[in-house]
Amino acid sequence: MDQKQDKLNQILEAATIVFAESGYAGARMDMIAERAGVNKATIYYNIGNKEKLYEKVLQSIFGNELSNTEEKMRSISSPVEKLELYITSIAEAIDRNPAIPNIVMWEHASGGMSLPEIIAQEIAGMIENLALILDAGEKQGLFKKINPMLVQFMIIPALMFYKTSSPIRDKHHAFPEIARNLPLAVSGKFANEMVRFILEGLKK
Amino acid sequence: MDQKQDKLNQILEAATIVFAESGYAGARMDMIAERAGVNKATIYYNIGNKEKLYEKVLQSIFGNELSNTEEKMRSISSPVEKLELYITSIAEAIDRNPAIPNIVMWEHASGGMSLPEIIAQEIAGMIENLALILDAGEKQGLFKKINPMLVQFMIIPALMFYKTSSPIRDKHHAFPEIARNLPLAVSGKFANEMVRFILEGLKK
Amino acid sequence: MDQKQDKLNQILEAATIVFAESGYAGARMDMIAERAGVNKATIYYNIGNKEKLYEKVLQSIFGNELSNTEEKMRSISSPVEKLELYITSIAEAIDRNPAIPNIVMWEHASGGMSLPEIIAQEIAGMIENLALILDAGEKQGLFKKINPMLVQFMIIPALMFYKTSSPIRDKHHAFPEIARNLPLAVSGKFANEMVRFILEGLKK
Amino acid sequence: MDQKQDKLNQILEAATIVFAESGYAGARMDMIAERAGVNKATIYYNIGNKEKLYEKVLQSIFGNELSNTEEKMRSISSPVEKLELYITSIAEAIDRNPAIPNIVMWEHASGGMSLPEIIAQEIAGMIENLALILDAGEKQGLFKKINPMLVQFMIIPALMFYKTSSPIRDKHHAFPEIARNLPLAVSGKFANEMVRFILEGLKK
DNA sequence: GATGAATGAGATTTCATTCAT
DNA sequence: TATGAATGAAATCTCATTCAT
Repeated sequence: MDQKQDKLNQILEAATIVFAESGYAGARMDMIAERAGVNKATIYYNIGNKEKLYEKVLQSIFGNELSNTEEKMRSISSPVEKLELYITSIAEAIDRNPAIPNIVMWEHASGGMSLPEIIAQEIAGMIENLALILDAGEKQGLFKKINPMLVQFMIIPALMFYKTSSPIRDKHHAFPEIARNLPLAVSGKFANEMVRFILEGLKK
Repeated sequence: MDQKQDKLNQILEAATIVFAESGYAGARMDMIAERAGVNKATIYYNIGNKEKLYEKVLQSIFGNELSNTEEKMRSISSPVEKLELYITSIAEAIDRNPAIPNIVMWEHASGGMSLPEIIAQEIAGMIENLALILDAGEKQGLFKKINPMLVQFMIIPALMFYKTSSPIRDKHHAFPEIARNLPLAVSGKFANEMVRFILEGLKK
Repeated sequence: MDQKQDKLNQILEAATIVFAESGYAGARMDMIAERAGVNKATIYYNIGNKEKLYEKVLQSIFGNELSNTEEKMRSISSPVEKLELYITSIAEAIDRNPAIPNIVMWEHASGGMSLPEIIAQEIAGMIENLALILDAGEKQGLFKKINPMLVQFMIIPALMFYKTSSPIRDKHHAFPEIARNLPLAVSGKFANEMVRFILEGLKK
Repeated sequence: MDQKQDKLNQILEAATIVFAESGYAGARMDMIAERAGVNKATIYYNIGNKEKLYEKVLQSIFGNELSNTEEKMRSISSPVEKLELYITSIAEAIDRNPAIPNIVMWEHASGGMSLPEIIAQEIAGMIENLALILDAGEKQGLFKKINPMLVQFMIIPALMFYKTSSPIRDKHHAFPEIARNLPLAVSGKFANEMVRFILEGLKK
């Protein structure tokens, strides 16, 4: 039983990496099997087909990594601190699971047609969460009135591009010094600077 | 002569759309040929192979659409106005050529290994441009000191995600009202709000 | 296990025939698959690609058929008998595997650029073998001094052309009676006549 | 008019080289056109198609180079000298037009199905010619009785393999010294040695 | 349950030939 | 007459999936 779960996890981990690297269309079942150290037919036996495997990958990523952000925020009341936590905890999730930004990019690039409803709900929850924070801040006279979607679009895409642009920035010598060799982790300096900048912009 | 250029453009346009929709791995030469209204072999006759076609698409997009931003800015001296123009002209380029954000996402998702040096230089130029604007604003006592990469990451990814997330947001009913049915154009209300927010955050 | 070897052999046999009939450029993977009674993809699964398949054919032909000539000669000491065996055993190998002369011709016609080193060694071994026989005969006062390459060039090409010219000679009515309807086997009358003629020419 | 003939000759020469190098199936109309310095469509306009072009190449080679051997022999009466001339003039023809052995090999390898009747007659004529020489020699008590096909097979294939094996012998280091770096011309030392050896074998 | 082998459908690419000027 | 451009047919090769054990 445990062994079976192990094998399933191996497959899922391998699939996550390969899908993150190559996207759905570019991923090869061969690569996944090899990386997982199992026979290709084993994947079909255990999971079904490429599409189902991809869905499982999406679920494991979004279900496990991003969903617990909300919980952490319950204990905090200050909108400023909540916003800070919102940004840093997303940054940390991304650092913890570097497949997230890649998969999100693949999904966005492809129009997100394979995004399961359950994951859409996850993301929708994040938006609502942020909207509540901003609303509370406004009501407490801390923040000015702002379109939550603008803030959302300035936080999450920035964190993700920071990560996915890393190989591009490092590879090409054309990039200026400030763009090259940035820290790999987005949850450190970069996320903190972002927190400060956004709070500044929100300040009444 | 002109007719040949026409056919090349047809191919390039069709390829741009298909690559934007499906990415490199997912794009089918068949689709591109059909969309361009030419025989598949005509593509091979004119371009060579899939890889070269993709490169040409990248070049046409980045070379034509994004590169002329810089010129527009020459006549303006105020850093505030320059920053405003920076954001709005990128937003307009994206609206004009909706393939841009998709292709950028595909490239980022895949690690950008097929990004030609020429295009890297284009992007590098944009970063340097923004850095100069921010530096000038700082020296004139208008802006506070800020990491230009942070600002860069809060502008361009936001504009692009705004566009690419559109089908995802509209498709899933889970998304809250504020996320659904946003205007298609990013260069209107959204870009203006962004300009205001960023200037606010930069203000000394 | 055995069955896999069987299928490999089927593929190899079919490929040998098709390559012998049509050469590398003219051979069609379709034909080979059909002749072998397997799916085309099976060839790619087992072998890799056309080039590798061709190499394997070359190796099987030269490694299996021609290489054992040398062994047979060990037990014989007389240079005359050795030379006789040299000629007749090559003739027999050619009769046994009629693909040999065709493939040799294709290779010679194309400049032999795809001939693997291993096979070149095989052929080189045959030349050295003949040179030793002639040298021994000379030292024993039986043969006159002769350029071994001349003898080599008068034996092997003759045996091979005998076989490959058969369809040409039989097809065209222009050919004189002595050229038409020669026995199919080269290892019978023809090889014996050759043995006699060459020994005559070598006799001191 | 002359210019047209020039262009036709260019095409024919280029085609001869390419067919000699790559065979019928391996030859590419593109290569031929490029080598001839004309547009591909020009070949089709002037000649028709690949098959007709190949036929013209065969005709030019066999009609021009090999056919005049016979004439040269008329003035000579001695069978010994005639045989010598037979061998050396074929060797010279081969040296003069190095495409001959390659094309002959391609034809033999493929079963010679595209060999036009006219060329078969040419070859048949050579066989009859040799048979007459041997017969005369026998009747004059100079040669022993011999199968003319045996002699034919020991002359022409040897001369041709000498040429076509050259790149193979030189490329592979496995070949013994005596096989490497033989003179390029077959009409010198090698043809003379052959003449001597064959006359020796024929001597009564 | 697990896997090496096999494959059908379809992808990219090639090439002799034709078209339009 | 000549040619740059275009193409239909067919070639090689790939890949998600299934089969047989």
